[in-house]
Amino acid sequence: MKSMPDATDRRILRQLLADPEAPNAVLAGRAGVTPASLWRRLERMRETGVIAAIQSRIDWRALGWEVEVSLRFNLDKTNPRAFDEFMAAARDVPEVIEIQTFLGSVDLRLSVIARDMAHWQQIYRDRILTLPHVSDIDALMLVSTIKDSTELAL
Amino acid sequence: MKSMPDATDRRILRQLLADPEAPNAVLAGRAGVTPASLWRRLERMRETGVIAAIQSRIDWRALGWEVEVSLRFNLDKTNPRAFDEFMAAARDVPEVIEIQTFLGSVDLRLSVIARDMAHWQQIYRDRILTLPHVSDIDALMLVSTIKDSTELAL
DNA sequence: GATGAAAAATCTGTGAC
DNA sequence: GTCACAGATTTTTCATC
Repeated sequence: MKSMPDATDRRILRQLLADPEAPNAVLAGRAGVTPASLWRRLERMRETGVIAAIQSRIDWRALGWEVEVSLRFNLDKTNPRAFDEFMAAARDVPEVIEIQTFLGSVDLRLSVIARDMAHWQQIYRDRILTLPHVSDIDALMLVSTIKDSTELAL
Repeated sequence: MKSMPDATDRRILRQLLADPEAPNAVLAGRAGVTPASLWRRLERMRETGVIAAIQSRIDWRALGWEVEVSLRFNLDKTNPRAFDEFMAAARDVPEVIEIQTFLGSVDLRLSVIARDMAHWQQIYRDRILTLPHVSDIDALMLVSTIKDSTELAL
């Protein structure tokens, strides 16, 4: 393992998560390091992959995608290629915004967005039910998402 | 409804999602607007909530949190305060990094991270099984997450 | 109301110590 | 790790459509 983040790195990450848009100089002050030092540490964490990406989180509802559905799949375990073929097909559906794979009573979870219920029905019929090697599906309509635990004891 | 994003806004969003770290001047060029115009549109989309946040995505595994578990809950429907009390308790657990609520065969989903299996077991016993008003739990261990659909017809 | 050009304020990233 | 600085970037201003 290459250079786990130290206590200072974790302090920096905590500040970064708490206020991602703050300029480096402000973050440096809050984390108790100088801006140049902060910059080099951020750079190292980007290189080592600790900071995987900087991204904008879009509110699909504000953009007119009113429906988000969480779909849980089980696949046909008798076909060794089922998994790869399913993944390839699922990634081809533009409305699928997330794919997770699991160990447990469910194999995969997809997050799918749609403009409205009619659109959802169309996606479901034409793009979801046609995915290969599916043995079982369960759909949940997303009501709300709360993600805040950044207080995590980093 | 206040000012849905127009075609230009959507072009900007597409560029922003495709390359979140590009300077505004570059994004402006790609989206076919001037930097000043781009800036005003981004500002407006932040104000109206279309751009909900800019955030750093942290690789918990690179940080030494090796285990991520997706927990699905059903709550006791006979108690009208069950939902609020559950949410309040769940939010208090620092290792819970996401909470989603659903309409369907499952009421809630929590994402929980842990340093290793021993740590997971401890969290599960002390913080998860003690959550109030739970009628049913199912746990899935996350193997991988793929999120890329940004090609979405914005 | 929204735009573009350009100035002003601010920030980032680097080199020297 | 710190300090100082050049260059790049963001944000405001102002005239214009």
